[in-house]
Amino acid sequence: MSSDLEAPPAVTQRLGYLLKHAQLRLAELAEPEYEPLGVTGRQLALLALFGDGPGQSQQDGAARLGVDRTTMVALVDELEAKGLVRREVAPGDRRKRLVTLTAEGERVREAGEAATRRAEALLLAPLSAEGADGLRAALLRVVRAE
Amino acid sequence: MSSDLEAPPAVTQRLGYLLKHAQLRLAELAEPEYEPLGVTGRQLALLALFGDGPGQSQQDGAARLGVDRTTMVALVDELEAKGLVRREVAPGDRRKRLVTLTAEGERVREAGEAATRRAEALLLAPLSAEGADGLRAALLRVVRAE
DNA sequence: TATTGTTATACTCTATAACTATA
DNA sequence: TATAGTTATAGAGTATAACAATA
Repeated sequence: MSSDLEAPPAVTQRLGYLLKHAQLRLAELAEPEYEPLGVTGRQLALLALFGDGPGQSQQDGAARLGVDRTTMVALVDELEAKGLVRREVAPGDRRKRLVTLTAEGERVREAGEAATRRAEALLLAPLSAEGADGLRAALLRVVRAE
Repeated sequence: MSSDLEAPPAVTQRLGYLLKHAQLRLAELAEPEYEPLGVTGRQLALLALFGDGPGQSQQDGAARLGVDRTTMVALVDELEAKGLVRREVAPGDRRKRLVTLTAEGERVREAGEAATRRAEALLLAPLSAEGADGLRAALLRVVRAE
């Protein structure tokens, strides 16, 4: 802890370890929730992203997700192959491809958000409601500081 | 947040996203701290692990770190090549290799722990001392629930 | 010239399967 | 038979470089 400098933090108290394993556990809890939808967590995150605002380009999405634009191509390919999104040439700039959800994509996005909430609730189960809110708020502040 | 079910959480409020990006940011902050030591964060975590208790086997380490035993072979190879650890046949069981730190490994481990503390402090800078302690405690509980 | 999307390629990380030696 | 370590190999996931179309 921040006030615990004399006791060398064991490996399991390192933030890097804790963040990694919290993520692994969340993925473990979420997988069975996502499986019936036929999509991965990563794909659902993409649906949430492109379903969020109107017509975002692949590059917009890549920037917001923190991945390379070449990675985004493959990710959108997957969703398009499943019929969950469409690529449309941007009216104002013909280089850009706006990614929009199909009706099916919208349906999966909604089901996926419910599944995500269930998985997160399972992860946060050991915490009080205040503890859970505090965790999310703290992570948000730490990440926003970028 | 747990009491905020009506507002669909944006992508950036998903725990998966927050955990991933907190990790990315920590790695970014830690890299310049680790670089002068000539080791990666992963390697320092290993030094912390094997420097923690007396004579742990590779398999022990793999289990505690949550990686496969084949992965551990490569990780220990790296540290051994740098002269930071030694493999020793376990007295009681000649199949096992106990991993122990060399004097140099111990030196790097100590410097690494200081570097880790500095990087973590940078990551947690946007939080109050209580907020920082709360974050670590919450992650610990969530991970321990496994 | 710069930017968006794309492809080909390579690199990192990790696990699975099969082997050796020990138990 | 089972376990610890090892090796070879393959699979994700991701990035870099080069190219086409468009700005």
